[in-house]
Amino acid sequence: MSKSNNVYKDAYNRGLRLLDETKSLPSEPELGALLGVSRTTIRSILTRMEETGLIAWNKRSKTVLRVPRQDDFFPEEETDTLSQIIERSFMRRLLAGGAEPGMQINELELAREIGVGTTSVREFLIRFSRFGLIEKRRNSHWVLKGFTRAFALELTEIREMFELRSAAAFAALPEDSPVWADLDLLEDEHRLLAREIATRFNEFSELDERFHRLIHRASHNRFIVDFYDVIAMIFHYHYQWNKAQERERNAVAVAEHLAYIAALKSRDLGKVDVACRKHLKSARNTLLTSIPEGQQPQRA
Amino acid sequence: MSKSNNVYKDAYNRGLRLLDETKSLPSEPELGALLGVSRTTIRSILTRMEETGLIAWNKRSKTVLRVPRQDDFFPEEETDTLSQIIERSFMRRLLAGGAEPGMQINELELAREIGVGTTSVREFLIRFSRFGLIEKRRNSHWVLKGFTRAFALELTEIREMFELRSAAAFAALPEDSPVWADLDLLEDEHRLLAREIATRFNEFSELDERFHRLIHRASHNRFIVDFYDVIAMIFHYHYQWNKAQERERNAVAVAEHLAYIAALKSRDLGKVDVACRKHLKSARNTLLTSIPEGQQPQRA
DNA sequence: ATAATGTCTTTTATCGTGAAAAAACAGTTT
DNA sequence: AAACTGTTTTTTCACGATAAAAGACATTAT
Repeated sequence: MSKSNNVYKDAYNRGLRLLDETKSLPSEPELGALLGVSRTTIRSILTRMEETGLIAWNKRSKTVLRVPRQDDFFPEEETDTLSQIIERSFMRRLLAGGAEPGMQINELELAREIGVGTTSVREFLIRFSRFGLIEKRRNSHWVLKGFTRAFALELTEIREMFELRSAAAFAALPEDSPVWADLDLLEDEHRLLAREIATRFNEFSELDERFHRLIHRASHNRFIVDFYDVIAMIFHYHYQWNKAQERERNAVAVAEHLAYIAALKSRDLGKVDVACRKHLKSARNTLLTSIPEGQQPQRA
Repeated sequence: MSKSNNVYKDAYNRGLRLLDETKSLPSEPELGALLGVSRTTIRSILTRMEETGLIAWNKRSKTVLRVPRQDDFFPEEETDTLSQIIERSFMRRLLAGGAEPGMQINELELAREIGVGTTSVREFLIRFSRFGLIEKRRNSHWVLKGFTRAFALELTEIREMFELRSAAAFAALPEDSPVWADLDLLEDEHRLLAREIATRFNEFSELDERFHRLIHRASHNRFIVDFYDVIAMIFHYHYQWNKAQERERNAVAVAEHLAYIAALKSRDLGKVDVACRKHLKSARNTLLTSIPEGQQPQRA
């Protein structure tokens, strides 16, 4: 089993959804652009769609014969990337207790446990190392630094530095910059979510990420933009395990975002600074309260 | 050829230098700690030292029989890590012209050219990607972003942010912190170098790195500390290809460092800020002038 | 009893290999 | 001739295998 065909399966599933909407499919290159895969994969997809009687395919004509059923889809779990699978397993282990800082990480054991090759695990760990949670001992094992209070503080320190700067850059952007339209759209989505927060509160995390990424992008600095990956990753898992008062927390955050957006639109750097600081402070507190260990406030 | 024994060879070479100083070697675990390798490697080293008549080895007694000659050493190039080899090749290509931004990077071609497996190249590229010079297209090739003016500006922007903060943290460190002793030692080294700058100017880059790392460490923030790897990497190669006015530049930098050190010792945050800013500004200018393309000053 | 050495086991680093996916090339259709 | 389809080549991704290096265990010396 040298390489799974998850790219194909995932694109196939997404391709099925196109069948609902049209009577015939566009050209192969166009489909490729639409689904973000190569023509090779598109042709495999079309081949199968023909085999299962979903379409009639002859050169340029690709006529839809029937609407896809539930069992036409590949199972969700078969569409994941290997690195997603490894990341999930790894994070589960890391968060499911027993992961003390200082503990060593064994590539071989991880690979066996997840049922993948060691190369994939190695590559995952290398990629993952930039999040600052693990560290490599030269010619030897990885060491878990752990999701500690210190980690959260270091992370938020940088986040605040970067976001304050990005927000200031954002507010200074010229009137005709397209970001203002993006911001308006996000504002609308926030208002909508605020109105239905009681039921849709769990949709906040996705909106949160899009909003902050928009702001960070205004820095025009790849290191700042890339750093948001670290934050996004942490918050992604954080949202999954800390469900306490999720609704209230998110309601507050939405309100803070709206104030933050208003400040940005005012172009008043002072107001932006205040609104940004306020939101970041509560985000930090949320994160800090969700970290188990309640000891050591030692920081030089 | 599944794995080169460069760890052994490098440790062996370093081990030879110990023979100059003593009449008999310490215990195996002690040697391991000294050379930073496992006992397994130590034993291979001792075995060879015995074979080549350098020592007489019997259990605990390891008597030095003769002083090592030049041809006892393994050739330097055999002591490099694979990733060092790959990095050097890669950087040579990158800097030796013809590396336009947007150009795509081919793992297989790189691997063939360097004469290593693709896995090693892949791992190198993943590790290297955090420097912000290359970027991965999902399921496809890497793209060279290039060592451009924009890159240098983005890099220095973060550097300045981080170092100003670290320097302030440094100055605020308590009297009894061990860093003050480290700083004193570095100051001495700077004075010594300043006196002999005419001949030893090329020793500056190493001192520069140690000095800045000491300061960054005061931030107690892993992201700040780790970011210095990016700076160090860039400056490392920068020093190699831009030799114009190297002596003058380094003389100026040493003087700036001394002023910076004096400011830190004064604990006066205002002075620290001024000295730090001044030095970072000239470092930035040095870097910028060494970037080929003299066009596009467009930055939003 | 502690710390070394001798021996055996496990893990890491690296390669070659093969299937999935992308990309390039060649031939067709409108 | 521009854009498509058919076909072939190349590259990426992931695995298992193997030597180097680390680490663990057993034995011996001080």
